[in-house]
Amino acid sequence: MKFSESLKKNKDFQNVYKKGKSLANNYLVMYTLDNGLGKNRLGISVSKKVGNSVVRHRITRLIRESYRLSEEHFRCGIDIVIIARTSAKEKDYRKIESALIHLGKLHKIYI
RNA sequence: CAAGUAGGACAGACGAUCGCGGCUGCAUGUGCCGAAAGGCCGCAGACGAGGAAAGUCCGGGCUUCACAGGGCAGGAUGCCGGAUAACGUCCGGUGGAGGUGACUCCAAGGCCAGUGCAACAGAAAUAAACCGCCCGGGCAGAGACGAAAGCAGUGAUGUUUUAUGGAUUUCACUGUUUUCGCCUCUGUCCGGGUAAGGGUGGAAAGGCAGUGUAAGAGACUACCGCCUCGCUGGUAACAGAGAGGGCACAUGUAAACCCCAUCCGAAGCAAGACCGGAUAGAAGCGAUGCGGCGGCCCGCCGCGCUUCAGGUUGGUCGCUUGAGCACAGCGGCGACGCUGUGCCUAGACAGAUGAUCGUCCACGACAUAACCCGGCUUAUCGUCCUGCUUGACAC
RNA sequence: GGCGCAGUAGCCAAGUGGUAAGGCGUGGGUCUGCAACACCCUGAUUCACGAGUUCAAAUCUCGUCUGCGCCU
Repeated sequence: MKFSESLKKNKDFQNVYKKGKSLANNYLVMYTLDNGLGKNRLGISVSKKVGNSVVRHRITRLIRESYRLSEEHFRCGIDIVIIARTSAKEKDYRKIESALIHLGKLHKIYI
């Protein structure tokens, strides 16, 4: 991804959970927090309750792909954590993409 | 053709665009960082999850702990032979069970080494006379027979009386009562014999038939089962025929303790090795002590250990060339082994396979490597191939 | 990734192979003018699920599912 990195450390995740804002829709939950860096950091979390390894990997890939393809629409300098809910199981790319853009607009970071 | 049975192969395909992972190359990529080695970014190229990658149920390699020690304890396996690095796996046999058959299934050593347990029911549960059957005796009752006595009737006779009537003597017969003896039956009690039968139970003292007997019983006999002995075949499990014991210590349970045989040191890549960096010490306990080896003892090695507070959460290796894969030949019934030739086929470290479009079809199941292999078990949409069995039809 | 533990009524749970204890709660009754308290009665046929051993399994053995803990 051109303008973004992935969020890796557990400490960073906990920081976003404690200090960031959260909004949700049917399929996803999104936390956001300004990080003061010049680029975005994206973290994706899929619980074991959602499904087995195949299901969790597929949801992760769909979220990452839809973020990648609409990356230039997002504002810079934000830590974003996206959590998949159980209802996101077995959904196709279109629905995940529209859910992500919907949440971006709610957070007023999608331009 | 249908039904079945055993084994094997595949796991949507092709194209276009964008994207991800490590690898290789870039003498000319006028890019960035660095003293350099090199790294980042960029470009190009080929490669990039499974038959179960799963569950973590076994086995092995590898690493550390005394380069691995001894004993006890503990654990695992359990018909026989073989394969293998090893196995609880596989192959070939034996025995048993199921199926018309192809074929499938079986934790399949030992309760005559010892100990434990067996609820309820039942007379009795690992050892038995409760009922029953039979024999002997006592008591009671009933019946038949015999003897004696009494009573009644009939007949004959004697006495008395006028009288054939009445009374009475003796004898015979009939009926009846009592007593005694003996036999049979019934009931009860006592002593003994007997395991053939008994609504129980998972299991009741080898089974079944006959002889036999007071009644019965392996008491005896035939067949079957069991045990012992040797013989023949087989490496063996075992099979076959035979002789003897005459059934005794003989129920079931060892996925009850246990016995026998064989095997097992422990922990696990978050193992472990190396490099670099950061920090702050304080208190307590010890050489008949503490730690390293784990449950215990011995032995060996080392000299510190525990608690609180503080610091780090980096990098490299281990990491993929391996009991590897493909093909051919040879040996073996087979599992498998040997030889030759060729090939290199993911290696991440928050963790890579996705998205969109088009075409086609059977319309796509279960499911994502994380040190690596050999198995087992479990999940699974379907497609194809081969061997064999049974049935129907045709020639 | 590796190692280990557990699953019994709505909840907490005991349970040596032989009829599955107990407490809380629920429901019904007694008491009360009505309640509370107290007292009495009350339920497992799927012992997480599926096979096996056994005469007999919550218990023993094997497999599956679910939940939890520990190790950098």
